[in-house]
Amino acid sequence: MQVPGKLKNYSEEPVTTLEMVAAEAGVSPSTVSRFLNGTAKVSEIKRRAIEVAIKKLSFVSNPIASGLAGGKSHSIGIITQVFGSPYYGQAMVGIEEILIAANYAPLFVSSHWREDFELGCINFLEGRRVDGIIILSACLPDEVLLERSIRTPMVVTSRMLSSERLHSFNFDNYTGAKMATEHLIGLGHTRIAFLKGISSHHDAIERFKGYRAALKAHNLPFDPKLCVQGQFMETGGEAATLKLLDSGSRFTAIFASNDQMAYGAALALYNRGLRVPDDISLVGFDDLLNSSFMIPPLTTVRHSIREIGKIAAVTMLKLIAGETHASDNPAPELVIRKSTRSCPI
Amino acid sequence: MQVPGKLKNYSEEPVTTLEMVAAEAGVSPSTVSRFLNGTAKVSEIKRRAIEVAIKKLSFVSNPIASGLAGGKSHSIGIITQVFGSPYYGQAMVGIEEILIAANYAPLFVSSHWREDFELGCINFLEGRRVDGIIILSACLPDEVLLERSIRTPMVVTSRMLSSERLHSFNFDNYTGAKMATEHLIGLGHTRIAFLKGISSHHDAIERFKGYRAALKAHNLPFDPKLCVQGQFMETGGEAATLKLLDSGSRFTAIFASNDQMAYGAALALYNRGLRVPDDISLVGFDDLLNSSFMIPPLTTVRHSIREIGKIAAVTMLKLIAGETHASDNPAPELVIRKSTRSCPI
DNA sequence: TTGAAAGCGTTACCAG
DNA sequence: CTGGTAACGCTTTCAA
Repeated sequence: MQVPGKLKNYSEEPVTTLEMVAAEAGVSPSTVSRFLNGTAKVSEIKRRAIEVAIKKLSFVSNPIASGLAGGKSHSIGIITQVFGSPYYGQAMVGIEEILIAANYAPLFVSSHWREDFELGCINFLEGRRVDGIIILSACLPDEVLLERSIRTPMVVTSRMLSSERLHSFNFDNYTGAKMATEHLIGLGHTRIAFLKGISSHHDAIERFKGYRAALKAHNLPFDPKLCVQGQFMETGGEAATLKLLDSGSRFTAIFASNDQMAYGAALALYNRGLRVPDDISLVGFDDLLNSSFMIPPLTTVRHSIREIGKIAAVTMLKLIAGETHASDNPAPELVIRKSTRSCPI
Repeated sequence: MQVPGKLKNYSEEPVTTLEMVAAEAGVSPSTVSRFLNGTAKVSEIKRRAIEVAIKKLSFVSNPIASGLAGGKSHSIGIITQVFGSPYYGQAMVGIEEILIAANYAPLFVSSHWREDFELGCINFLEGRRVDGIIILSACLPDEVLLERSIRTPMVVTSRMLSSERLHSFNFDNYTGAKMATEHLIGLGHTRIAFLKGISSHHDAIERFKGYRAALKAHNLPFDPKLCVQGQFMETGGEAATLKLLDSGSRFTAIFASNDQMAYGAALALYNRGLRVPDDISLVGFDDLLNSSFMIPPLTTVRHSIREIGKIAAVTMLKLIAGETHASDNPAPELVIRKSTRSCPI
């Protein structure tokens, strides 16, 4: 196969253009375009001819060209915190599902919980002329988000701000955490340790509030020594638990404010010869895919992060379309498995 | 803020174009373009002027437009099997890292281990005019891959085919599996169950071969009843282990050919009151992030899937650049943790 | 080395 | 409803 120098694509096969379809169908390019986008009514006759031509030439519209001409790329950027994450990974599944179905290309990038990276991601995506940006658990301050959304519409999770060009929503972290804590209280636990998430994180703050509210509602004292920072990561949860154990404080249960920290806690407990749930009850938050395979299976709060992803994508599509229907936040649900039992003492 | 009808972008702020930069710098657009792409030498004087103009106007080249004009999108598509996966997720991390640094946009899509979806993904990406496609553990038959790569260059993992337009590579599954099995044999185990992965999967086949080779090398009999299908998933591993347990076959160790199945096996064992490693030793494959947090921490074969992702991306970039340097396959390594011990009987 | 001009494949505006 | 004609912002001959 010889490759003529002129060809941009390696393959010889000429790419069918809209113009060729128009010629084949005996109409103008404008009409084909209108038919493709439903921009205006096209007579039955021509519509037929166009359809036939498209099929015959197996034409596929070039999004690059239409992006240039139409001023939009039909792609939307998604800023996630980490790619490997079991948490954000699920959100991505939901987002992809919706976007692909709507024929939008998802542009996933990650910002590693760093404000500067997040800004870099926004710049990268804007450079790519995405039609909108979805940010999962944004780090950037509200003002920056609001300001940037003027250029490119945004959907942000784990926040509660909103404007003409920025929608945000969240599930109820507070209630979820309260439910988890109350489950433990209901089992007779009174000294419940709490593993905190990233302190600047909206979700982390709400979960902490829910924990304290449950304590208060049941007239249980709040002991700051029982609350340790775990950074929402497995290693953090492990270190926090070790710290707790070494502090000498008494407790019969641990509420890790996300499942990943619960995994770490379980390992720390295991390494110290403590059994879950016999010695210590353990509750997580998120219900990651792995949690039902933890040993013992983890009691946790489910809120379908995948659903969150779908809602975010749908909201983005609506925002682009100019609709402003606010979306409902999914409700959290307690999933009781084997990591909790009645207080042994 | 009033929005004039003409504006494509919501924001008022005019987007700087290459033409404006040219005007500002007092040179022609062609020169600016050449400077930007290094297509031709530009005199020191003009180069300076252009740099200043770019800075002043904070110009960012429009990839959509250059894509149209240049015939390439500066984006590359990545087909992964599942988004939420702890395995492919790591590969994505590696790919993103390389691509973003090279200023290429990664277009991640997932095909759920289905040939038809994989074909759909390729079509979607081709429609987007990506400059190349990376497929992680492709499902499609070799011929199809080879044929499609004529249009768009490809890098495929878990395969061993190659052509002018298609590079593929893999780590050594066979050796990794052999190492894992021999570790068990070294501990005195003679009846080692094997959890098989997706049977059509190249990696799965190689791992199975490695297992059998180790057995043979140590004069141990191969018992087909000890080999059960687990589909590379947690649930599959659980079901397979249950089946094994119910079959009445005797075994003192399980080699799950990926970590996810090992998680399922651990759960099945736990639910049947069997302890790891006291009653049954367990070995996995992949060394997922979670494996060091499994209880007990899982002995497994590490091969850095993230590294695989980086290699795939680098290879793709080279392929596009016209270079043909084949990349090295990373070597597998046995990570011994707490899920294995000497044979109790 | 540089500029002018002709696209790249669509969409959008404007008459008809 | 439809066709013609400009863009869209950049790259790439082709001359100079």
